[in-house]
Amino acid sequence: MDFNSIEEKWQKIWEDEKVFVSTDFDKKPKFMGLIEFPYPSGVGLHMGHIKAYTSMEVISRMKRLQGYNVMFPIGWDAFGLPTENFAIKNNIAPRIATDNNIKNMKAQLKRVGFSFDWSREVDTTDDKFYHFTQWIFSKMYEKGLAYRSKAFVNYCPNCDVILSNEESQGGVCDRCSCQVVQKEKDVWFLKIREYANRLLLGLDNLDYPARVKEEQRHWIGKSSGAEVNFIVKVDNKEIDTLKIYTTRCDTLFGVTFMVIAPEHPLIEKYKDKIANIKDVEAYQIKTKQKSEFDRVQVNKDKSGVKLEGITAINPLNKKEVPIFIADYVMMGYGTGAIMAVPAHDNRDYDFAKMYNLPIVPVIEGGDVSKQANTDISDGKLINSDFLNGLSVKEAKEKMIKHLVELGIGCAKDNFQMKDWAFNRQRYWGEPFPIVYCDKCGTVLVPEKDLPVKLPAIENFKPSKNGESPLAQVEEWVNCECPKCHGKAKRETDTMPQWAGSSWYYLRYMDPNNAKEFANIENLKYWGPVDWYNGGMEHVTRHMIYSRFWNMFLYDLGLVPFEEPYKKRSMQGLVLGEDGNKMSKSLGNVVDPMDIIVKFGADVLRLYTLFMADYECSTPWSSVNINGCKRFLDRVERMQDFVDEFNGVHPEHIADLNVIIDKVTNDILSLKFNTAISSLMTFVNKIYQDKFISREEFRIFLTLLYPFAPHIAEEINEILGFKTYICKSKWIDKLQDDSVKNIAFPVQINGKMRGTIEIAENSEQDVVFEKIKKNDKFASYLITPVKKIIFVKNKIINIIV
RNA sequence: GUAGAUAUGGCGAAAUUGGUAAACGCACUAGAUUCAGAUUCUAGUGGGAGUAUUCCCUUACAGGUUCAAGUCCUGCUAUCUACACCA
Repeated sequence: MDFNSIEEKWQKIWEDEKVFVSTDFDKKPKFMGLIEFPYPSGVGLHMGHIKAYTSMEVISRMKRLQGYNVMFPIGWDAFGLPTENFAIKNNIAPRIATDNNIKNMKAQLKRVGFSFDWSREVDTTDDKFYHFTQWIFSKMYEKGLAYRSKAFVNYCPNCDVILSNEESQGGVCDRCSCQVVQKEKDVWFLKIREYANRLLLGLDNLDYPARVKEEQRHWIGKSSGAEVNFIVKVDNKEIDTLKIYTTRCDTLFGVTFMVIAPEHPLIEKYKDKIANIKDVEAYQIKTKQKSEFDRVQVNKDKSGVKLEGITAINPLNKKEVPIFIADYVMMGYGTGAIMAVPAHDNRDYDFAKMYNLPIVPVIEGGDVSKQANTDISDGKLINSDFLNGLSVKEAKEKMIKHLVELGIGCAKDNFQMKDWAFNRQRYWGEPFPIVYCDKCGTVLVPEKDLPVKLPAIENFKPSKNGESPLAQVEEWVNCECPKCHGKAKRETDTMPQWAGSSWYYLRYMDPNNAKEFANIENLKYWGPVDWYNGGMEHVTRHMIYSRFWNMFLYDLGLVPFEEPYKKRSMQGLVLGEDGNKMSKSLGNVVDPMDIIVKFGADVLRLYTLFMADYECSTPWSSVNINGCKRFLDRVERMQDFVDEFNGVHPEHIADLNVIIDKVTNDILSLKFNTAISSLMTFVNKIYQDKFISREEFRIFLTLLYPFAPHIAEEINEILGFKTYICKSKWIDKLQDDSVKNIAFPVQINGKMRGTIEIAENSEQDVVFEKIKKNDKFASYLITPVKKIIFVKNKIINIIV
């Protein structure tokens, strides 16, 4: 069979008949299946796309036949650095490069035969789309959730450009390999931290795999503890306080020194009072030169400088302790200051040993002369005044109460998650709807002037001095202030790649709306997304960002559901044939388009699902794929066995029921491999029997259709059926009144001794009588029977 | 370092969740078809013993619970993934 012409033929029929176009407000139950929309790269589709999309493809095809109004949308996540770099390298405008790539990948996706609803296609770089990305940002700005502030960023002094964490891995610049330093810069932040607790709690009611929830929880990183104000003593006068954060306020009596981050404002404040300010400043400079990467290395040696002239006083026991600065304390977490309890913390312990500071155990157990006792989730308090003898839990509660009474502290939750740095010094991204006016300050571009269009420019290389290329486009930068109509300048940074993808699924629900990002009625009908399949790599950033945007829009009453995705699943990787990740440098990349040329789209789809459990990472095999090719050939030749029988042969009812059951259930639990293997078993059976009726064949083809739709439709037509499978109904289980015999396993003393043929649902007595009469088992039953374990339809175990 | 996951034939993998381990596919062997090869069809295929009905062993390794363990528990080894000075 010529798969090329067949696949082309049916792809055209499906498109002409608009089989995959979903209608708003249809009375049928809705199902929205979402896949992570692709980045249109010059390389085109890779195996990962095929695997990621084929699952939702199979589910969508089945759900349509099951009577659902299925939306399976597709679009392009097209802003971002790779396109910009490609454009710079090949000297082609990013707009044109993007359009070319989209055109190419669209043709490829269609060639695989994916049942996407192309009428809802979105493109994040289309101004009709980013109009509303900007609009949502405006709302965040209005609600105080977007703010601009100074922050330290990775900066390459050689290239004169700001780098993202991804671009500065290992503390080295991606392009020139020189040492990255920290530079203070104006940064736009989104206050995602304000949503941290809701993002955490929301997880409880979502149908995400456990490891996804685990990773998101870890990313949010909630910890419960307390803030405590220590007294700061300068020039022997108690004139200030230092706020610290601790999860272990029960250990307050074990504090022997304090550590603050090198950037802590206390230093600047008492600059003149610090005797060794030169050493301190030298240390600060050293810290700045370290990249974030270096600074968070666990096993590096502890270092720090003692502040001479400033000390802290423990508000509980009034003991005076020294203050250090050290880069193991981060300004960005907690209060940027900690109380050090060296007896029970490894970092503090190392530090105390190095600077010869006292170590006071406050929880019993361990030997602090040798190492820190960190096994302190339980235990009794010691050396701790009014806490002595209490358990850790009791001590924490009592201490917090005490702190509140004295007015020197309170309970406080902290989150690992940082606010979202939201600007990039790049061309190929959404411009901010922000202008700066000398008179009015930061001004939002009014709604009527949106979108702020990204201008076409000549030179889109990042500029020296770390500014976006847009800064060079004077006629765009200089504008009128919307407030005072005086001279103003536009924000020249653009939004990061994660912006458009934070709300694209909402746009699918109403893709052509020019007035608003989506109509609330459409959102009520389609939302939330019923099932979202994607990669593990997007579980933290993309998924959390979009949950955050969705919650924000929900709070404004613009989206009728708080959580965007009801259910999440993930595909395993398709590895190279050598078992490594597919990569250009290893030369182990398999191009799906080559497979289609050789085997056709049906075989490609079938094999990617058959090769292993969907969630496992498995190597590609150019040999094993032949099995799927052979299977489809055998299906085709099964036509030779078609007889004149009208209806379903009674002897095939049970076999058909097995595949109906298997395929229907396995698809919904992502067990495509076993669904396909059951279809193979059925075909093998027909080859044994050498007969099959047309009706049986059609049932089989309907079940095959989600996996290999082209060949299923073709054979269906050849068999003379007038209705396309794509317009047919899914198959329900057949009525089966026959009494079945089963091979019933028999164990003697827990050892398998064979099987016995019995009627299904036979009771213990009947089975045992039959076993006694059977020669094979009789010899084992000479000794008296002690006990019989019988599980209906499962097993019998006779103990003698 | 911390957390999580995984470990089954020559290979990719199944196992109704404690009930016939290795379904299905690949590879391989034999036979048929063919001038021949490819394709296709049929049979076989975890290891060991035996002419054979059959018996013994086998799910990384060592123990345990149970009538029954790939599945549960304890220990141990290896691999993978994510996070990482989290105060």
